[in-house]
Amino acid sequence: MTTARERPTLEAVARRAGVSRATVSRVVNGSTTVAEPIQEAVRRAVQELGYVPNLAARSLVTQRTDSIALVLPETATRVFSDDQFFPGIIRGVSQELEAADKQLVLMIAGSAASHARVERYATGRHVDGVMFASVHGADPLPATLVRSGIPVVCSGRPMGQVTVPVPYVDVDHIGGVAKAVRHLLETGRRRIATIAGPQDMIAGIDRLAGYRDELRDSGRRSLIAVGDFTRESGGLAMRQLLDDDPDLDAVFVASDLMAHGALRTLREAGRRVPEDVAVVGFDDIEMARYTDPPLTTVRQPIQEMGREMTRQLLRMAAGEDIGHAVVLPTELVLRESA
Amino acid sequence: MTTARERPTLEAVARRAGVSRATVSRVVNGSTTVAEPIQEAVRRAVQELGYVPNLAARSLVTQRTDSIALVLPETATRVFSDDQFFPGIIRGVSQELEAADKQLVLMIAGSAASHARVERYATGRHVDGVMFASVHGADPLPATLVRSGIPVVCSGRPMGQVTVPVPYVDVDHIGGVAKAVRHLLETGRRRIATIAGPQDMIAGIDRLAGYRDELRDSGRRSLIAVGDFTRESGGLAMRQLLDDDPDLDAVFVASDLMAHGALRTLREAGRRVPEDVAVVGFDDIEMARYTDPPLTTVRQPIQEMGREMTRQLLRMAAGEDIGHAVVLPTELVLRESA
DNA sequence: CTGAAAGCGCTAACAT
DNA sequence: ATGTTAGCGCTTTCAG
Repeated sequence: MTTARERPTLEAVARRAGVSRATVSRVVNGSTTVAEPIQEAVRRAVQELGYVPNLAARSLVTQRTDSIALVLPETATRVFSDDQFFPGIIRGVSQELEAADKQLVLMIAGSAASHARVERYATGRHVDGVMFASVHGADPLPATLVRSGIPVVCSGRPMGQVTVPVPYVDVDHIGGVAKAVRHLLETGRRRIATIAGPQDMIAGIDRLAGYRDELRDSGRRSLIAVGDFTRESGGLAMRQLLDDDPDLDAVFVASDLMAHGALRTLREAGRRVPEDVAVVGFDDIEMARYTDPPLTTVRQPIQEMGREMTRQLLRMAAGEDIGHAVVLPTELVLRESA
Repeated sequence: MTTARERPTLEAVARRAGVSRATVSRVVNGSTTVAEPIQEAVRRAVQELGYVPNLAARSLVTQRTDSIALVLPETATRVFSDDQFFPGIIRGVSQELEAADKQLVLMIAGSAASHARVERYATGRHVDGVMFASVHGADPLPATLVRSGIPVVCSGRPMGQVTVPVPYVDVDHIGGVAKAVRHLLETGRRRIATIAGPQDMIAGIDRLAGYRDELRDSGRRSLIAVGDFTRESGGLAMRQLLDDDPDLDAVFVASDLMAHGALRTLREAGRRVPEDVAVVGFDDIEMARYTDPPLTTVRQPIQEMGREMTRQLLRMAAGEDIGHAVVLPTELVLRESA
């Protein structure tokens, strides 16, 4: 049933059209230097035979595949969690790749084995370049690929020692936090706490650093609890902060999901938001508009990050030398919670 | 910076190890017919040179790529909606592919352009086979690929005229609905309505057919409203059913998400569940356990569908002739709502 | 057990 | 404007 009947080759088409392989190749690849009647004949032969170019053969000589990998270094479960980070990146990447007529191949690589397989796949030149959507801790894969000469761009500044510089695109976490904390100060808050994210991710680290910097500059003490970006951890961290200092009147939370948990804890503790305690989140996820009260938060251009990352990669794949880091601006979105 | 220094070829390794290309190839591919000391020498040369096989060259001769595509014929937004269908399929597929040491490549193909690109990619033999996670309406792509001789399996019975049979794996929608409706009848319900899914998807069609069959067999009239599998449409459809027949005492809803919407409408209409109206859903999504009351629903083995689909595909890719359809059993999960 | 040689199907100089 | 030719890097008979 599925016994693929012999696939016709260029040779077959050439014979049928009464021309040479080279001419068929030219027509198939849209060269204009072929006489119209011959083009016509070739196209008919292609049609009749149902010819489709063998991409492996083409890649072998062109050294290109016209496809690009986007690696999601997470388990399927996390990729499909309600955080809209991955879809945002994918949309951005797709847009740019579509425009460049390249094929996007997604690779989920949550396990060590899949990590290894991705490495083989990429170093084997199955793709012209690799992008990483979020990088975990000090994942060595991006650097490994760079070293093997494959164009690589990460979304999110990679951590770990820089044996070889890995190009990346990130958002301005620190600037965003600065705006958030400054807003709290300017609206009269005196005792500003933070719920930080996990300290093995750059987003967690940078957002905490931004908070620390800003408070130090304004001569205030910091008050910190650490969560893991989940709603539950946000609630627990808020509880802890209230215990540590019942007089706090504001909290900057490093993710909207955690902020959601914190809002609930505050309500249970009888604090009014924003009257007693102001709350600012980070991410501007859809849900931030529907919390009670709606969440003031820092917006980051996720989709734009995907696009920018792709533009960089395409430039590299085209042999251009590119700068090694791009940082996109973040903005404070004011809503009722602060 | 990214100027890939010349990649070493088999030839280079062979020279360095003082053997022939053929021998290096044997070692690299794990042939056992090579003397141990030579294997050792070759491996060292590979190591020193940082040799990685060129996959395009290999594919050209072996006619295999050892990678398989899973096409998600949806926009990124829909792929990442809160329905856990796609992650389930992906997990199942990944498990089987991992075991077979094949690379999974995901392709999101929501637009016409991406559809075309996937076709080129697959017919160009960039992958050894293609799986479809859900098929829309009468999407011609699966059949097109089958016709071009590439192994294809769909999850969900494809619709449309069968010019060429496309292998598929599906769950027993009709049997599941039958169990649900029979349960309602056996617990004394007399006037059983349904909220159907969209009639351009096989899941929508089959689940409605199952309801109709079962009611006909028991000599009762059917009462139907149609939704689109979203929560909102479920609420609206329930409203409509109550208007059509205020005396209804049970409703079979073709998806849990719609059932969630229906529960809300029922509450607003002052009906108690299950006392006044029994509700049964379909899908057994996570959320079904947390509705008020928890939802009796039909469970379908999504992940198993992914696994089975993959097994089929691998068998086909290995040249075996396989049966053309597999249907997996569904089961009724009793909770408080019915 | 190892090597020589013949391609896999295509593109890209180089001729004509 | 078209054809001829020489590989791209690898696997795989077939001899030895």
